[in-house]
Amino acid sequence: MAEKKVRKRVNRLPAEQRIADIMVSARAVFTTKGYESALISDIAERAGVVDGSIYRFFANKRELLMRVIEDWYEKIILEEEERYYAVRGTWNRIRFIVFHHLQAIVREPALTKLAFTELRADPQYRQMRLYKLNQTYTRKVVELVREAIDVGEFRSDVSPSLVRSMLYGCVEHSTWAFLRNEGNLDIDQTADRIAEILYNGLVARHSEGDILVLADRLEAATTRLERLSGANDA
Amino acid sequence: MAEKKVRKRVNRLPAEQRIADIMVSARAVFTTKGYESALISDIAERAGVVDGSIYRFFANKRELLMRVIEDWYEKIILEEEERYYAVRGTWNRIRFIVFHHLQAIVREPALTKLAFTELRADPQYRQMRLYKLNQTYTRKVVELVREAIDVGEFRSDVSPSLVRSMLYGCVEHSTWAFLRNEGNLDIDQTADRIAEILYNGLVARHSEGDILVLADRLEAATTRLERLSGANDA
Amino acid sequence: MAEKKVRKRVNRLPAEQRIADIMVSARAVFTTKGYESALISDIAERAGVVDGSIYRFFANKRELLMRVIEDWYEKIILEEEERYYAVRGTWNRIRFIVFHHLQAIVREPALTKLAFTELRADPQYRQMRLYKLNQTYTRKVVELVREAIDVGEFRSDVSPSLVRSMLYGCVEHSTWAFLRNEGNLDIDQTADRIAEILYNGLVARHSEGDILVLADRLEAATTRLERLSGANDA
Amino acid sequence: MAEKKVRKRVNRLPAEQRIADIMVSARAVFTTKGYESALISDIAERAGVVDGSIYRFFANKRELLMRVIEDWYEKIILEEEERYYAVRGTWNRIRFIVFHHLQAIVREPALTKLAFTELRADPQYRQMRLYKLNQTYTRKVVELVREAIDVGEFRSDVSPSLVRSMLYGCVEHSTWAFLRNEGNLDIDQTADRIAEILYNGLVARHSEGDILVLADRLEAATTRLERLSGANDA
DNA sequence: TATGAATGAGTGTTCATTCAT
DNA sequence: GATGAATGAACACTCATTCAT
Repeated sequence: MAEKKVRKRVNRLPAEQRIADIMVSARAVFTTKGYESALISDIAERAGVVDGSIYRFFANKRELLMRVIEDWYEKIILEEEERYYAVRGTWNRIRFIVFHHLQAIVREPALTKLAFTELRADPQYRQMRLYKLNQTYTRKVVELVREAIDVGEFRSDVSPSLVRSMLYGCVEHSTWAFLRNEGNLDIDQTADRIAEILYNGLVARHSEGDILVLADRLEAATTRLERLSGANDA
Repeated sequence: MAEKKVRKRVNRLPAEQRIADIMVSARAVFTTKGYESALISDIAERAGVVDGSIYRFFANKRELLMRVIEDWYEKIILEEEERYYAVRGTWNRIRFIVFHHLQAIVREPALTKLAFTELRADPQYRQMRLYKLNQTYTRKVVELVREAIDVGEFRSDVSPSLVRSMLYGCVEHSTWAFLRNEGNLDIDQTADRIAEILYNGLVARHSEGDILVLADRLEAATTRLERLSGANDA
Repeated sequence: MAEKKVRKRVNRLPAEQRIADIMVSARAVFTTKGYESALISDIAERAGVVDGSIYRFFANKRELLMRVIEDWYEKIILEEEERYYAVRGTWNRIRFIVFHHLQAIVREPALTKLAFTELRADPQYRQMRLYKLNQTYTRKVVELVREAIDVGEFRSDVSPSLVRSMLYGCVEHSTWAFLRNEGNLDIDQTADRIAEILYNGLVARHSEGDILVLADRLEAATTRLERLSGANDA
Repeated sequence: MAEKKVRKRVNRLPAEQRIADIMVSARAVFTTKGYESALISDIAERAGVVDGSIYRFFANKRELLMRVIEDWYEKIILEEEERYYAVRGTWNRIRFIVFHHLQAIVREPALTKLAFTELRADPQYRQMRLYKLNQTYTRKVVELVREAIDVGEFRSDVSPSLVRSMLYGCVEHSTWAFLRNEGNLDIDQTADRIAEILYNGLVARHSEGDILVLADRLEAATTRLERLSGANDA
């Protein structure tokens, strides 16, 4: 008679495991549905918890999104870092950074989109850990450019932070169509072309004026020498 | 007996005027509140109409946003176009485009943000008039690069569309902090630096081939001189 | 330059024609969409008038529905009437009425449904012309039963108005599945069966009274015979 | 500073109690206002819950109506069933069914009207539990007729399902005026009359021909007997 | 600590009807 | 008489978040 609904077996897991479960399922739901359409109840169900439990670990839905994206971002950074410093040569490193960024985007377009449209535009962005992570992530470019300038490989008049904007701005701009599901992206070729144009635009050479004057003078001298030597031959 | 609410005095205006009024007030509300928080009822009130009237001209809130942004974009394009073709010289034109884009963003940061986060990321973006307008808007860079390549001013190995991504990507990336209200943006200086780095990265120098020919000639001449001097020594 | 929108050619038609046009298109829209979903603007467009014009002839949407249904009903009645009185014999007439009612329903299921769900249930029904029309329409059954009683064809103890309820109630009840689009309705067979059961249920047999009289007489005669035989016995 | 509205004291009840409360108040509001005019917010308020809570248990307003009517219907059926099988005799059972149906209608005219106009006409009716309930409810008539035919009480040429349509159709048709609040309904008398006409219409009798011949022969015999006895008397 | 029932704010959209032109 | 622009009321439904148990 007293057929009480069986109380769901309470699974007491370590908090870290709970958090991990929730974040895994949140990532799945956010990437599938987008931020607005993602339901806390869906996330909870997938994670095997009830709605309310999510709020023990995350202040609200937005923080959950933030944490998911920060988590993802952090892994990307760590993964890149450990390989980046093994790469030698300025061109190679630029190419590596561009390629890696493209790859990260192509692998997780939905998360990328969320990061761009939901978080980066947020007035609170500067206070997010994501901001710090991004600084770390993009600092390599600034360092790289500084070093290349120092050793005379790059022109000394380029702004390292502008190069950073150019690199990431170009990469991101190149992926918008892909992010909207408008076809594929050949990340190898794109990385090549972006690295190429960036590197060539930054590499130091004797200034055009100098080299032309030099060439003219050399040619004139040579001609005279030739004439001289010709006269002598005659 | 029953105090009927007095029907608002009907104000009959030409459709164009109504549409213009609504768009003006929609622009104001959208830029102040953002898309989600903007209320149709606010927009209507400001425009001096009732809510329902908006739906005579706009299918829904989203279309209203689209139209507002397209309208703004179109004006920017027209305004730019008429001045752009008066500018002479590749560097100047690049600088003009960069400057104008920066200026547009700085003048309407809120609309820019809406365009970036609400429309550009929309899967329907490709079907919007905004997409067409943007193509028109950015095509100039492609043309400019092509022409500069044709006359030998730019290297022939650069991809015009990549330059376009680089220009707009760099500009937009440079403005994110500003768009989040994190300080001002010196558009003059920024435009200078972006134009500089872009131009210098693209401009042709005497090709390596030329340099090699020159080197060959110098070497030959030197040899001859050496022979001459050898003759003198003799 | 001053390209004014061409004002729609005003078609001044006699009011009757207008009303007829509107009712034709209203009937089409109501039967297609149902009452709630039918739009005045659709009706107006089909009729080649503007929304407001409808209100010159009909007080509101509901009245328009009423008029459409009344119009339809009236035609049915007239059509039936002119054929009904040519039919001879009680059974034939009952069968005719049943058949005709079924036929009317099958021909216009959507209108029937509207009449049943929108109008017949309306507290104002009694004030509608439809009510009067329905009285006229169904009166025949009452008359028919009365006459059949008078001539001794039907039992004298049946209530003509109950027979009316029985006839129409049975017909309508038999058509609900069809009205919900759940298959076809064989109106010929259905009419036969309904007429059969009704007629047989009403037709007079020697009344119980007659039988009793007869029984009395038999009993009396028997008694007398008994007496006779008793006389014989005596 | 900002005076936050105090959150309503949470009252945790078992789901069944909540559902019952909501259905009670929904029934009250639906019967008072009709379906369209009934407000979810009214129903919620009466039930002592907030609007949203209703949607924990009912998918939408329509489902709530369905459940209210089904619930009512189910009770009617159960109540009838337990008494019906105690009734003996075909005539009595018909009379009971008619009476009970009339009584149910008279007791809840508003719910009846909703069932007729909102649900029975719904294209989804066949998928509703109400449909099943109705089948159960009306099946008795079919069984009853079959049995009466089997034992020779009813004519063998009547269609049991047609009788069902006739019974319910007649009852419902007889109540329309009452359902529109046009006066009272004497359910006792009405039940008598409907049962009478139905029963008499169905009951088997010696065919007309047979009975007449029989009567003639009886009468002739009687006359002869009388003549005979009269001769004796004389 | 986990549960999950209950909260309740919040708004875009439709369309019959009106009435100035 | 016809037009059709403008009115404006009206409301079901969602779901993040809370908190009593």
